[in-house]
Amino acid sequence: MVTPELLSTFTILKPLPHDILSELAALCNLRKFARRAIVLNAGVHEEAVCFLFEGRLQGVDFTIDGREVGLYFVEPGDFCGELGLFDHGTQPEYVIALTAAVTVFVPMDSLRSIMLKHPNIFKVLGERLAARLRQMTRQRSLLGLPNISQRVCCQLWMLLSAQEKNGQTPSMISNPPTHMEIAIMLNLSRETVTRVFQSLQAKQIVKRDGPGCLLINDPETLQALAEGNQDL
Amino acid sequence: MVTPELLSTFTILKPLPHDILSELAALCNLRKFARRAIVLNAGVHEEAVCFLFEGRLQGVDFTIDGREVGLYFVEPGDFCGELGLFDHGTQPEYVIALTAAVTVFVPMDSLRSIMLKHPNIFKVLGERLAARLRQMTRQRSLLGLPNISQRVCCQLWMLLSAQEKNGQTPSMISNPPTHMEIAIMLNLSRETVTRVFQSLQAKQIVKRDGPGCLLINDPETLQALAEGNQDL
DNA sequence: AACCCCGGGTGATTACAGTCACACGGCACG
DNA sequence: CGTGCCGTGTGACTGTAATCACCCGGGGTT
Repeated sequence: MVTPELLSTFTILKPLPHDILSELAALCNLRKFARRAIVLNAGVHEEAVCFLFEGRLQGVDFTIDGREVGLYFVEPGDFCGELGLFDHGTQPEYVIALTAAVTVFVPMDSLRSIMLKHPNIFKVLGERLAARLRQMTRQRSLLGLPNISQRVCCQLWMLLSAQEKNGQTPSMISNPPTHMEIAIMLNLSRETVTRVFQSLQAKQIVKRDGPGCLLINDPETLQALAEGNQDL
Repeated sequence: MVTPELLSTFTILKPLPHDILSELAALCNLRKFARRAIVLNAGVHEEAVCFLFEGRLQGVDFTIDGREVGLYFVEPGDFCGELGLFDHGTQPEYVIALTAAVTVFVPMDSLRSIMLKHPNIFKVLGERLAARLRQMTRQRSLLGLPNISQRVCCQLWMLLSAQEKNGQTPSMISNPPTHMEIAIMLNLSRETVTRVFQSLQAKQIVKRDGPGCLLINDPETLQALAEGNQDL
């Protein structure tokens, strides 16, 4: 069902020798999820790391009173649920499918023993963890912004930078998050996000190009707004 | 100046053989900081990991508009600034001294090569990173709480749990953070935190016992407040 | 076609936390 | 001993984002 070739499409697994990948592939699980389905459960010992092949996932948490909190996105080629590799703990947050998604579940104990035998894999996983921490720190400082439009613009700016890094055409965000998804990442209500977007569109700073694409007409102004050098 | 014995008081370094510790100690730096001094700078390649011997540190970030954001505390025996060990990146956040502090600076490259040679050290450092991520996730979900008193009570509850885990007498928090320090961790203003504390004291739930000690008279009610089962 | 759900758009109202201004006691310091 | 700073306590005012209620259009599904 899962071939070693499939596994080697993931950059982190690529450096592994073919025979190891074959062994691993035999233990893996191809799983598909519908939109809104729960991919990983919080608070349980997930026994597998989830590699994303197609679609988009989001890490979310819930406050005690049931409010949704958005943490991060998972794009194809990336993976999630790897924290237990390091400390044998439970999955700290939920991961849900934002779109229909195809994933490969790799057993955590197999992956752990591989990582202990292959220092370079261990190293890459450590770098990933570090990157996650950096991203959370940046996101946390976003939440400190008292000005709401600045918060939204900052988030847009970060999304834009992320896409540019992936070599996409700049000045647009493909498959942008919905207003609701942005809202829960920024501790805002959906309506507030909509209103900020209305202002941005009225000023020709951004423009919707059908669903699945947000054009950034005026990146300079967006950056100025994000950095607080200008007010909406 | 720094002895191997001093280094071995830190649980993470303890398992290292004595000769390695001696070598390492020769390269280390004992550094003292005054209250409010900057221990680690954000955005730069810090060339050392900071081990805390005495005092208390706090990881803080700043929003674009200069607002302070509280991230975590560092207690004696603990360390900070270790992220660069994994990804050679810059220090993501500032670390400042909340009280006068005594620290040992261990050169990052030495520590890195030790960690690569000693898988158990690598493992412990990985666990630390994972713990940091878990803590940040929990803190993030705190920020999602719309009810302000609940947010403060939750934070108090977490501080209490942390102390209990260290084997302290329960039902009290020694050296509690100032209102201001709590405020920046929870995205609140100092006055708001003060007002919540006033309510808690009026209801005999907590009680100040001089500076440096906060008695928790009624942990059950505090927990109920933290979980939203009761309103202030 | 009918239906429905979802994502987006909008106004009115209101609670509520931020802000500002000030007061007070303790403690460190010269 | 005064001085000044820091942590805390408190009132008045106000801006502003959440909430509620509703509308609209498009893309699935039946």
